[in-house]
Amino acid sequence: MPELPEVEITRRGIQSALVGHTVTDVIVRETRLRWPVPAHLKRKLSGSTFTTINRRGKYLLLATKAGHLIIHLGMSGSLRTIAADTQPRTHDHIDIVLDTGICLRYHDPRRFGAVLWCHGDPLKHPLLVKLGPEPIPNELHDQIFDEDYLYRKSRGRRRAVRDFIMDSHIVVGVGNIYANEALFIAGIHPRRHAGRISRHRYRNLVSAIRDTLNRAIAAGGTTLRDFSNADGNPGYFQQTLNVYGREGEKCRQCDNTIRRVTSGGRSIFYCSHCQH
DNA sequence: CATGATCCCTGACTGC
DNA sequence: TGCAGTCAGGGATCAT
Repeated sequence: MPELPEVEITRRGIQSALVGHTVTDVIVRETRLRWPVPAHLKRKLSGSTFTTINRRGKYLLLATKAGHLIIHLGMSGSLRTIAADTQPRTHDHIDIVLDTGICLRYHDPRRFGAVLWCHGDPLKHPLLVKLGPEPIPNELHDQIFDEDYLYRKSRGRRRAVRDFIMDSHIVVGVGNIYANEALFIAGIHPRRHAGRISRHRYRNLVSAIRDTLNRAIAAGGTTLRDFSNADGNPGYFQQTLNVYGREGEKCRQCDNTIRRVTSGGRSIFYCSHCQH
């Protein structure tokens, strides 16, 4: 399930196949994604040349002079660059064919993702304009994400800190896997009220979030069910997960057993000895 | 405004 | 082997 590391790996993986190349065809086999795929996508994109491939949160922004293609992978989406004449498989919903004979192929079994077209500044798009700061350096956005920011934003909030750091208006890109992992590293109980955490502990949390995301990127991402990179290969970060998906297993730092509870329909994994 | 519930969808898994 | 039921999960949107 793509979180920021998986999206960043995808961005890096598709970049060289796209930049400087021109779209010769757009094939849409399924329009029913999170929002309908724009009917005019082929008309808008054909003949355009990709200039830059950026990321804002979990949104990929594929720039052309005519406008931006905004892609979100939802939770089962993936992009790969392959020969355009490769037989499409089930759930291969969209092909963006390039003058090189390579196509960018969008695959998404659960169809929670989105492929949109944006005319103006994509950062002003309704889906992107209210997003919080980037936890790791990003070309498009340099609002500071540090302990002072989290401390300030959290005062008076009674939300569980797990939900707080998963809120894209607070900080982008931290999904359930990495939220749980970062809270373990920081030694913070996932259900602690965000407003009852000290500045000092937010300092630890900020570095835990950064460290977790960076290590996941270095490992090629986390593949639990269906993530694969632009070449169709899985990531390996799941092998180093401390708590996520480890209910009933032994904590890697003490003799305790990892617990799982549910909150807001989403699992929380933690060690009650290491996290408070 | 802050927060929690709901909904979209399918593959994987469980139990019979 | 097959079938029905359950669950996960990003995140916008709705309800409170």
